[in-house]
Amino acid sequence: MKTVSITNPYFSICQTLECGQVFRYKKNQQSYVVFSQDKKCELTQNGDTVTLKSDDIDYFLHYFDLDTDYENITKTLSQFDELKEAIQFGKGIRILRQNLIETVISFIISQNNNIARIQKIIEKLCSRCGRNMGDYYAFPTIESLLILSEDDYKEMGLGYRAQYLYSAVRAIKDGALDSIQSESDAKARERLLRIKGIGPKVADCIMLFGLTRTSAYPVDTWIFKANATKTLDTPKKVEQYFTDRYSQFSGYAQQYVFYHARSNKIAK
DNA sequence: TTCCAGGGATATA
DNA sequence: TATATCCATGGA
Repeated sequence: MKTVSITNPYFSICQTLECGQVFRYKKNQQSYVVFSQDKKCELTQNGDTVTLKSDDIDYFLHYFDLDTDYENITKTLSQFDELKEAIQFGKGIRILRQNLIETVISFIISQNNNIARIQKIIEKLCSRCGRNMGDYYAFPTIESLLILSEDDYKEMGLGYRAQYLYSAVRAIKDGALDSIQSESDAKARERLLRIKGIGPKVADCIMLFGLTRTSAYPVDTWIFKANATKTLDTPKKVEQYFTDRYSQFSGYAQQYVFYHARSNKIAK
């Protein structure tokens, strides 16, 4: 077990883990624990200093995107007046570099679902066929998921998403994601959309959180409500307008807006 | 009890 | 291409 401390004003554990991009973490009294694949990391925060404790520190330094300059990102995006308040509110958010398969499976489960229930379903999935790591379970591998039937997924509460996950697991086994990281943004998105159960919004979440394609601007119900106008009256129009506006910074902008919109609503 | 959730597939025109 | 409808479940 190794420990590393990072001092960075653009790193809030709470904001980064609770902004909706990741579902597998636990909040304790003084710390958070986050799980990724078969690894875990315990984090504590004191002012601008975050301390990470893990058996695989290097993995989590990459996971928390610590090589990226968020001062530059927030400065660039603050030129857009409509983002200033959201950036001020969530400037400690970092876009996690999550495992691709874990992201694909998690966001297929997320469709038309609420975050509390998504977390429970993923937890069931891990305890059902993830490797026992002692005090937690690893995220299941594709091989271990191949054992499950569509009814097994339904028993875990997936509802009508059971068939999507069942077929997606098999598509992945058959190579649906092979070498996708080497594809262009457009081509990668197109390949994701070919998988049954992945539509525009889930594809964009996978692009952003699983492939670190920051040109993606996922439009879910929260983002749509926050952005819709008389002319931007469909999710597709909202996405086109803001990806054009924010370009390679779209994904960051989207997270600030999502976290801000959702926090305000829940607090109320 | 009702509304809604980090939507997508399918049928229809 | 665009719109309408259906889909399971449980959190709030």
